[in-house]
Amino acid sequence: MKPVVTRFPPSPTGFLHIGGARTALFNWLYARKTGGKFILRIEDTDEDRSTKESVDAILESLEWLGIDWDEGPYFQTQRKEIHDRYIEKLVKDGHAYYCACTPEEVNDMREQARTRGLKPMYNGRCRKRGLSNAPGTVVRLKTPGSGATVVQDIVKGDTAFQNAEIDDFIIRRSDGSAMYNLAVVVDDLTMGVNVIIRGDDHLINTPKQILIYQALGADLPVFGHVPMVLGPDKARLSKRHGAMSVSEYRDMGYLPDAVINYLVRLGWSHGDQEFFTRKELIEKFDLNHLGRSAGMFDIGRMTALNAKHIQAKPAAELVSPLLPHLKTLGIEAADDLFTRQVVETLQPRSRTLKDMAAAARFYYVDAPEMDEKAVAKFLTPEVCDMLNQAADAIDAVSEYTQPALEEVFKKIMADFNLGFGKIAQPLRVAVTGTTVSPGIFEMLLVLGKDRTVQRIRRAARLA
RNA sequence: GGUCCCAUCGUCUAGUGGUUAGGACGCCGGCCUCUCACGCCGGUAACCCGGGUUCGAAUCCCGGUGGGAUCACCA
Repeated sequence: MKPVVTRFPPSPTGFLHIGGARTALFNWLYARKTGGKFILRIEDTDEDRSTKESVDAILESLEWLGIDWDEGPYFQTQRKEIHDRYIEKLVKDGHAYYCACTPEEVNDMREQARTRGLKPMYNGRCRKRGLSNAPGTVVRLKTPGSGATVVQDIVKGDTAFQNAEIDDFIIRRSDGSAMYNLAVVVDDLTMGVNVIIRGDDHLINTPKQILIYQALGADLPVFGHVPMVLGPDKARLSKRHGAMSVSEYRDMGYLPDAVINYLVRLGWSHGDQEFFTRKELIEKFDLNHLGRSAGMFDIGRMTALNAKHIQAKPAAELVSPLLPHLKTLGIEAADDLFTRQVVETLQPRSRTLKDMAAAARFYYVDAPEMDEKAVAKFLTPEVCDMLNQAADAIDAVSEYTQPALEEVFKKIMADFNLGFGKIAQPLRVAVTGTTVSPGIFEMLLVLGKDRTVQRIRRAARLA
């Protein structure tokens, strides 16, 4: 058994988007699962649109997702000599030829075919002219013209394309650069890529690529064309659907593990299982359970998964990814015990790290901002004495622990003849400024005795 | 328009000839409870349509409809 070699070949014309991340993921997972190799190759032959910034952004997003590569990044533009060598071999072997037809002439051919109700194609005029390489000529592949080329696809099954539908397409431009189909095949071939998982928008290119493999006398890789990711309007996901770059989700407070989990699950299944750790994904991913139909990107589902991943992780692992979100709110927190405890109290009630940062705010500010409605409702004159007594009693405990606090509250409940809820809620508002927070004990304990007492006294003055 | 792909609850999906069509997100109830969550329990909701094949089709075949992709000296 030859080891599996997969690859991800983004064009650096923008950020890494959700759809691209998903195909990268499928290839990466399969390589990792089988102990094979995963190659990163930048397809930058469209020099007008390719930018260095895009390359950097893509690499950064892949790294953030935890998708690492064993080889590369290779750059297609740096492989011109290799492409040339193969193109020349194709010409020498009679599988390709030089063509001097101008774009205008080819357009005319297409137009004529169209008016006669035929498929617009290049008519193969230069095929037998025996032209040699001259400025302005392109190289075309000699295609069969009859019969069929079958794509054996592991997700779509066998798909036959009539060769009569495929004209002698260009493999090298007049400026000497290789066309996409030639470049991919040569790169994949020379890099030893033997499993290709990509979007099904490439399915139609595949017969052309197979023709090149065959002309080169090479073995075919395994193809798997996965369906596209759709936006909420069921149209292919694009910029106008709003956020779709991986880095935006990072900024919105999603965990890489959650993004990965969601993306893989969108188009692949393992029975009824929804939640996967990264390790499980590598263990369980396979090519047999890739779905054939397009899936809609549903941020709600990803958010739900994110909440589960936040809950499942040890608090310590959440601290450093949380820090930037706190900083956005103007909070300079440190990766310390305090923040770890803050995180622990917020884990079950945060769907994103952004939510968590917002909910954590009261822990860090000197005086929490008091919500007017909460103050009006709970910090009434009647609770003033109760608050003062609570502050004094808490201040007086020798050990600031949950049992000690429970004792304090018990006494207050008896002294003022109030239920627990009647004292907890005013205290919550006193300490956090709002009616929503983690459990009263865990929160007070994390906040610390001094700040707790100080905040209750301040609230008593407001009451 | 030609070619190709696809079609199970609103969404993601399980299902490969015999199931009360299962799970998850969402939504709606309830329980738990110091708030909000978490968690737990229950409910809502689907096999695109029409023909076949078969004792029996969500599952197989054909046709339709709908959606998507692609038709470059872009990738």
